[in-house]
Amino acid sequence: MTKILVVDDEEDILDFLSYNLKKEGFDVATATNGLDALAIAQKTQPDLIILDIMMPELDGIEVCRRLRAEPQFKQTVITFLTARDEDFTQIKALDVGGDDYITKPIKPQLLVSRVKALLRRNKIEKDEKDDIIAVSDLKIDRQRVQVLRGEEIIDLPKKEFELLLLLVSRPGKVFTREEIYHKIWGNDVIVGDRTIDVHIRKLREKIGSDQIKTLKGIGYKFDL
Amino acid sequence: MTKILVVDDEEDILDFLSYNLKKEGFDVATATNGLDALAIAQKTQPDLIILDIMMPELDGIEVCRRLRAEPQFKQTVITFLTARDEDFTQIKALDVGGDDYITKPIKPQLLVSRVKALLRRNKIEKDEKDDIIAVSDLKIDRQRVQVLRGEEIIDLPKKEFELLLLLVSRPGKVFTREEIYHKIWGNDVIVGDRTIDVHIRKLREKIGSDQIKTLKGIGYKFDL
DNA sequence: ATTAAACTTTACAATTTCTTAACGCGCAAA
DNA sequence: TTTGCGCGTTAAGAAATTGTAAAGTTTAAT
Repeated sequence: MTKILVVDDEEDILDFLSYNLKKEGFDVATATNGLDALAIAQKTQPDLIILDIMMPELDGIEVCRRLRAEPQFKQTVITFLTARDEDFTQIKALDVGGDDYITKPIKPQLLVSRVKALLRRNKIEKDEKDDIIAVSDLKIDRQRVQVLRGEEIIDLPKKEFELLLLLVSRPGKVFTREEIYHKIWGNDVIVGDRTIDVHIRKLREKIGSDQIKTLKGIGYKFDL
Repeated sequence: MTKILVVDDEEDILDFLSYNLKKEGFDVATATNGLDALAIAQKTQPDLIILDIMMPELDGIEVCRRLRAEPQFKQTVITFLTARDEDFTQIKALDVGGDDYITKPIKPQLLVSRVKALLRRNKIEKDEKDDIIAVSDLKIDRQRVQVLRGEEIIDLPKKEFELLLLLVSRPGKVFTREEIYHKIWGNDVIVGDRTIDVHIRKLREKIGSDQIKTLKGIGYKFDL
């Protein structure tokens, strides 16, 4: 169930938002000021927070800044509510880590579609993270064409990346030279004997040599 | 009703995919070879096409290329299916205009969520044209066709704006040149080799060159 | 119609990536 | 021990790809 926290100091707006979101099946919590908002966010861990900017005590911008300062709210979607045409505020809102802003007056239909869009976008980002191949201490990101070892980003040139991807696609399997040629260069391209070795060497240099093993006279394999 | 066309020459895989997608409420059509696929796609006008790459006669890559050549399939989501140890074809898949890439063996859960994610993404691109995208220090305002860095307004010409928007739509993802052509110029327009570079160059000149990275032989990506 | 802006092409420079080639090492068979 | 084979290593330069400036072309606006 998707949890949404709505924060606004005006009761009627709060009710209006809350009603429309609940009607769509969301689990809605509310707060009427900035401090409450922080406390309730801590307690309920919402997926999305709708923050009015103009509030007494702690304004929405400040609430957002404080939330973003804590790691557990890094992924939370935060969207602001603001009166129409306050360009300057909008910019500021995004500066403190807001994902979107909605201008008042709010049409229910727009609100709901905007909220859904934001949640979708967030979910997609999560889905895309699943597309990363993880082997031993390496994470291979095909979409980004890069390899991660811990926090370290390792950029590989095309051929090296393809080679690594091939070896890693079946950890432990031995790939013969023929097989590697066939799959990476294709049947028609002819390259010299040492070409693969050189690429293997560079890979070892960059990702560590323990993982890629040579089986003399047979081929190479990636071990975990 | 969302229509999906599944194409694979192995009957059991076809059944497996078809079963799992139908269970989720999709309207599924099938084809067992490339030529059939083209014919059925014409007839049923599916929203999404799942294409096995390895097929006799006409392989998935070629089917995709031909589909993309026709305007009515420009918006259709196309995703490839491939065995794990053929991962290296990924770049090729993107080149011919594929939207995603699913590797066998396929887990039903993953398949379904991936398919839904793709459809969502497609839908978002259609009906989410009115919000501001914030990435790193940039705010990109679609309706005003302008970019903000802090308080500074950066006006971009149309092509440059489209290019930036494309790269930023999925930060970190690598877009191949072919993909950029497809999405910005369309399949029928032919422009010279250096055209993209020039636009990239101008973008870098205006928004700073650190963000847009070149991956030689692959494409460009927007990082951070 | 004139001008300016946007877009594309051209020609070449710069850069990165890939491949080659020469040599060394180790191991196993002769 | 010697020989031969296969692989590792290195550096150089080939090949491929991209960057850049400037000139041409199209498009839009006044």
